[in-house]
Amino acid sequence: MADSAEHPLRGFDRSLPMALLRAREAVMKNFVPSLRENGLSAQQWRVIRALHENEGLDITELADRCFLLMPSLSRIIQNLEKRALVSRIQSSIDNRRSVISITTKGKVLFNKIAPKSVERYNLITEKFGYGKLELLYELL
Amino acid sequence: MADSAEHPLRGFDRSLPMALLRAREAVMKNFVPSLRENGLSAQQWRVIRALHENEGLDITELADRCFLLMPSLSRIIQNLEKRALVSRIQSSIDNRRSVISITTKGKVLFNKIAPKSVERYNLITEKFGYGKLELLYELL
DNA sequence: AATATTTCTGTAACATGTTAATCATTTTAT
DNA sequence: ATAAAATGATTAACATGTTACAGAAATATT
Repeated sequence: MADSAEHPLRGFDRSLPMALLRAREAVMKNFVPSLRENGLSAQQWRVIRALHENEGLDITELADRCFLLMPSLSRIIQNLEKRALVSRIQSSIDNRRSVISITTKGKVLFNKIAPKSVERYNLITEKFGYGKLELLYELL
Repeated sequence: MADSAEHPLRGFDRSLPMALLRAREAVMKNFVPSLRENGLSAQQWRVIRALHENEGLDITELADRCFLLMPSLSRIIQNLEKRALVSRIQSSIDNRRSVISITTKGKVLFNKIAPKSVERYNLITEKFGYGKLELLYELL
């Protein structure tokens, strides 16, 4: 059972990475379109959301919370900054550090999107089954 | 318990999409480096693998099995073609269709990578627990 | 204090994800 | 048979993933 011969490369459909990819795909399909209507990608939304929860984060912190790599985040922030959804301030204590905050315009957008997002999320939770969801979290 | 007020936007860490993303990340970390050593990305490997299992697939079929979107796959095939790992033949029945096959060089590379891949996969399966794995597949 | 090391951030270069548009080739409808 | 609709594949354009590298500023070493 532990020998390789039994699984000579498990079929795609049953491979763990594939399963996770598909699962994520399926979940995302519920969110992306409505975000898109508001001109945001899923990643941009994560950033907005993180900044709404916690104003004034440096970029490293933000990358951590949003699970984004620095280069991606760097570009995302530049994008959001151009659209005046977030603003950056050079830290006076540490000149390397940039502190990012959400702007009023950003908050307005957040408040426009958040309710629908919650609603959809609850729908999924319900459909998926709350128990299974908790189970999944535990597994991961 | 089912009302939105209880989950005013569930923290990042406990959001389903995030959990799946992290899970996939964690799993991938075990495969990507060894693939990279052989000059392949995870996606390119999927294509090679699919073609090894089943020679002669048209691009739509291939996209389906590898869970890749057509534009991505189109570029990937061009890349692999340049490296002579796969070859394409115009279908004589339907001139729109291209049939892709793995080359001898591609098979050699596959055979070089596959054993290690199986090994790693079994390690993960073991670590994760076979039962949990099966459970996960069912959930998804 | 001067140097070496680490830390925070950014850029470069390439591959992929994603939606929309395009083009050629069937297939269907009339 | 011809026009209209559907299909297979590609390209365009932009955002993101990913590794490697570079620069500036802080920290640690000596």
